[in-house]
Amino acid sequence: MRRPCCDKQDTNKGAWSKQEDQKLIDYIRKNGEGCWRTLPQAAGLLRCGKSCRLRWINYLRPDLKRGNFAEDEEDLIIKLHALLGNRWSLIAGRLPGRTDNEVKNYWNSHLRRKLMNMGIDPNNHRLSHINVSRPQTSNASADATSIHRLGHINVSRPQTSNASADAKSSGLKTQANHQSEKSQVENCDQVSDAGSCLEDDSCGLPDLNLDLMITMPSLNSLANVEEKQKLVESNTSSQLEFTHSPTLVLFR
DNA sequence: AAGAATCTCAACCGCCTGGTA
DNA sequence: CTACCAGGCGGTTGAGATTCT
Repeated sequence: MRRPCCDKQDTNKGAWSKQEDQKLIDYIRKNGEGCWRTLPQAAGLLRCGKSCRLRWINYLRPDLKRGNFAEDEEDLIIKLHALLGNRWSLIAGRLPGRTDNEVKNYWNSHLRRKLMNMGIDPNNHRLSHINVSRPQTSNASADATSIHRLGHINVSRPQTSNASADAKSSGLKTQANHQSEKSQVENCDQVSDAGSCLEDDSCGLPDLNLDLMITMPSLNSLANVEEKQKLVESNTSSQLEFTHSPTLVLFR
């Protein structure tokens, strides 16, 4: 039997007061992070240790950026989500000053809808069958320009992350998976430089150290791409296209 | 102006992992 | 090997804010 992380009868819940925030800040400034279980008592807080940790990480940490997400941050989240799935901590790790909670919330409240408006299934980043041909609202057209900046992405996604949403419930998710995926992202330094594969303006993220794994399209799909590109060029407007597999291809 | 509907996001919950006794 | 602890993660909730009717 697991003990609860704290005695819930003696802890406050809900929104943090300014006094509580200040106590937590003062304590961590003096003693540093860590030992969250004993921190509340030591800091004079009637809070669960987990609650303190979350409050610090998601809100009080001095290096947090906060505020609206920039367009390049949005793009990066979308790219990383295509690569990693709902691995918010990994995604947030590539966004300096952003937390997993913040990224997750932003995804759920903005980016998911944005992709859906563009006819893209936010779960697998493929064109959905509904809404494919006509993003109608003015938002959608603005969205279309922003997805332009995504460039031509061919994301090689780790196999486990395909079922990332299910992995947890099915008990398949392991720390090893996390680690291997993390290292996969990190190892992309050697595999390829995503920036070099993407369009110019999406490369303007000097501090983000974006090193996604981008694979080149197969010859088959490349031939397909060229065909389609001709088709698109003859048709003027921009068009998104997805090849089979989690591959996003963008034409202008 | 007011109530309803929708959106946002801080916070909580339960589960998992690695470390350790 | 087992049990426990601490820390971390992703999913979900719900209060407050905002927009719509």
